[in-house]
Amino acid sequence: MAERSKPERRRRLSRPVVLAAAVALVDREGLAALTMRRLAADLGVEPMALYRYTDGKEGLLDGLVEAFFAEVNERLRTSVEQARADTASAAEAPWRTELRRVARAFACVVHAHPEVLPVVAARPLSVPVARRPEPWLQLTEHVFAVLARAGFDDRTALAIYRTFVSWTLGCLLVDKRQVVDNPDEPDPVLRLGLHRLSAADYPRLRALVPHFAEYDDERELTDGLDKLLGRMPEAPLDAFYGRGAP
Amino acid sequence: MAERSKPERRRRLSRPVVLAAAVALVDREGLAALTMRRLAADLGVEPMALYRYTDGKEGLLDGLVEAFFAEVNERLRTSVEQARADTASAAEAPWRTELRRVARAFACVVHAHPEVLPVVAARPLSVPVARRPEPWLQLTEHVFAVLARAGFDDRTALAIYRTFVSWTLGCLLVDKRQVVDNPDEPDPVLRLGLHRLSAADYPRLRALVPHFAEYDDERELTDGLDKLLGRMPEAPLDAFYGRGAP
DNA sequence: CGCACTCCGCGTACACCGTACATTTCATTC
DNA sequence: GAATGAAATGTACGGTGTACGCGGAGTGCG
Repeated sequence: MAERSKPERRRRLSRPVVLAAAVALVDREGLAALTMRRLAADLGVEPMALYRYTDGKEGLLDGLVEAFFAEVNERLRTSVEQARADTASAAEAPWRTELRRVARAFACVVHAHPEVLPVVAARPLSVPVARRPEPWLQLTEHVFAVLARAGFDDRTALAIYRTFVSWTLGCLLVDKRQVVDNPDEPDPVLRLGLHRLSAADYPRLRALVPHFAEYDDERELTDGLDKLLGRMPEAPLDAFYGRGAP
Repeated sequence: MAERSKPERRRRLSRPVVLAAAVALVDREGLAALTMRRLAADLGVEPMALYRYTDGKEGLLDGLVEAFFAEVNERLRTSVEQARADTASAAEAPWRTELRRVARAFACVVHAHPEVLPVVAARPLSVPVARRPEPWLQLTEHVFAVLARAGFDDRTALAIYRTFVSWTLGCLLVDKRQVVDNPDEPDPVLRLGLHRLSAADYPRLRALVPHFAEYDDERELTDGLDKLLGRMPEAPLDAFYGRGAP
């Protein structure tokens, strides 16, 4: 009788459907709104139904990461990068263009789903490599394959990979930091909450906060990558890694 | 009568005491164990007592960040950096040595409290600059002061700051990622969980995972910083920032 | 010395969360 | 059409964050 509520997406769940709904929910209402019960309601289903596809809440978070990297891979597969005068010179090493493509795809997906960034950044801190979601494994494998094809030995490839991930992740994390305090406020001072910052204690901060968001994030991302990786020759380079690694 | 339980830290709470207990708890049992009730129990107190000092669970997380950066500042204040042949040449610009000091102090505290790293990395995504904990504001103000003293104009200082934070944060986030699957397992293959990785689909990954943890993180951190900031002259440099920023 | 006032910690209560388990419903196949 | 197995349900329990009202200890004043 009381069957017509409203979301009423009819029968047959599946893991992709559940994950897509989860991502949509997080996009729409933030990470805190992601609840077994809430997600189930969105799918027109009882909470326990989800457990067949997600292995609990923890597993659902891993599912978010999975969906995220699946989207990165997808974008990578379908994107035809338009030639850019400033980035892709004719004679550039292919591994470097490819790394840039990956970084851009990653950034793109982050901009599409900024609310899942904290999960993407933090989850690997607690789930070991071998248990990472398949799309993550695929992407990583892909990067290593590209580097191997470019002739880098294992240690150098690893160093490049780490540098690449560190920078990309760090950039996006900083890019997405909150600067505005009260978005609806017309007065810029109040909007940024500068009245909370004593002019005596934080003069520089007060002066600079208004400009925190003024920059070209994509440019910063790729420029930094070039600085970090640009001077590396194609052949193994001893100077690149430290004394480390037995 | 039933008063002698065991934690029994007697009377008079205070914000620092609560925060210290929170950090200790997180260090000892992980972020998931940080619960109002659990923390209260550790302090020998009823849960609601905490609300006078922390403004709820959310505020408690901000408190973690506060304690974290307080420790960074403390370490920065008391640390006498031993001279290092490889890093601090006699004629180096003071702002660069100082930035390195900050990065090292930050890394140090992360190593001391790895479990709070996710919070430190993710919290700024949801709390606006003006509401960040005081120690964070102080540290940031300090960095900007150093850069201003070095003669950088606002835009350049901002660019350096962002680059600095991105790299430092990214490096540590990558450094602390989990690679081992089952620490108690003697067989390396099982310990790393490589049996989960199909040799057909992930050949490179299988070969490289065992070396994921073999590197000198501090070296990587400072070397990368030098690469990112090293080529920057003391005077404002147009090539450094993109077209951005009106 | 007594009194009032303030602050601090306590206890109750409630809504909501994740999820174990047993049950019912449904789609499919004989 | 009956049987069978997977899929979704319903119930129930322990744990979580926290609003609210209370009591009691500490401090300042008269």
